Amino acid sequence: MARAGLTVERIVATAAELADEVGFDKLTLSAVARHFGVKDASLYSHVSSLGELRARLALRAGEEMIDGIAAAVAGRAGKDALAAFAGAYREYVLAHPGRYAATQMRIDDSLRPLVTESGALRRTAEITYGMLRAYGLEEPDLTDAVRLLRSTFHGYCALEAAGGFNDPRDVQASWDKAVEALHAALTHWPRQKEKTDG
Amino acid sequence: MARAGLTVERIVATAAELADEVGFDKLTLSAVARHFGVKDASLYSHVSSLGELRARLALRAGEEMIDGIAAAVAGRAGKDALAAFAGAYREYVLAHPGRYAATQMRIDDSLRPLVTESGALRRTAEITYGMLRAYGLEEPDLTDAVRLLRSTFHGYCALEAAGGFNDPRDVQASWDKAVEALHAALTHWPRQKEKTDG
DNA sequence: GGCTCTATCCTAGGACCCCTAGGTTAGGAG
DNA sequence: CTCCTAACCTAGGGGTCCTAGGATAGAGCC
Repeated sequence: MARAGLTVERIVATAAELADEVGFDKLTLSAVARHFGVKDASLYSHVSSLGELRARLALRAGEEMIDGIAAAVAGRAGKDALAAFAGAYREYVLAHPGRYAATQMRIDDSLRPLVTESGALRRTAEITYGMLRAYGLEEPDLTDAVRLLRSTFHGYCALEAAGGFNDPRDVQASWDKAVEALHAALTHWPRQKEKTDG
Repeated sequence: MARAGLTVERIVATAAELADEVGFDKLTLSAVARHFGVKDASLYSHVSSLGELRARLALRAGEEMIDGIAAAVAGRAGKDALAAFAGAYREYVLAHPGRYAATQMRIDDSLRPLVTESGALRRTAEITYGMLRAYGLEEPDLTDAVRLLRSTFHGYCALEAAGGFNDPRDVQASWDKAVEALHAALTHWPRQKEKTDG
């Protein structure tokens, strides 16, 4: 019988599509195997476990996502860059909810080589810190600001994807407002002021 | 043989403990049954499915959480209230990660009666909107602000719980700074300004 | 073309999970 | 003491992840 032509890349690719369709948490090796018309066990020649497949998917998605963000941010600075970053971020989440969910998974230490090989984490950090340069923050405020942005972006998209926003108020408009509010927070960043007591 | 004395309440309670130990997504009916020294099938007299158990856990956790937040916010206003809200929120997440994860699940429409019966959602909305009163926002900015706060709180705690913050910078300090930054965003809330173009 | 050899894909099966159908029995109501 | 309703059981089907070991397609070499 003809071979299915399995490859790590092809397996990850269809896993990505499946994750976007049914949700990352419901991504199953059996479903991937079915998609190729192959038995579950056959996948284990290419991927050592479901965990590894998920990790590979996570890294791949991370690369895709930061590519999009990098393209959007390129040549912009300040509020422009922030808005572009935010727009590209949410766009990716809405287009690829399953892959985005993958990017949030904790990757086992045994797969550390894979994550350093993929430069997604480093690139994401570079671009994020670079985008904040215009606001003139210094450490540790810079790290605090990065954490604030990541948190808000991730939280908003996660809640939206989970159907957490019931109010009829337009979700896109709220997002735009949130980005503006973050810009305001960054420009009025709370510096240490002299305490009035003691 | 002696009866185990199963009850919906007792089942949900041990499910909550298990979820905090092993993670909400790894919460299993079999594990709950084992904990009671009972067969899986025996639980189905009290709970119709794993999904229902998870939903009940979610609602219970939501009530616990908003109770803590309400107590912390009581009698405070403005920045004080915001800080108290944020503190109680993160405290609950750190103390009960599994239960908190439960509160983020999408509950099936068939269980709608359960969620309206539990007033957790309504109370949460009331307390959140009430806390923002001091900032003098009006709709739709009020809803936008609520969404911003929820997003940031949830995102930060989710990332922290997932081990997403690798930088040595103290996580508590970043959180405090984020809350201050949100306060700044709320006080400098972006109002609609007249456009300069057109 | 025929041969060899390896990666590819298979069958078989164990462990765990969710859930259903239907039987037994503990323990309260009368 | 009997009855009856739950509470809990056994038996079993279907799904998933994963391992061990066997068969073979198809590339490379003579």
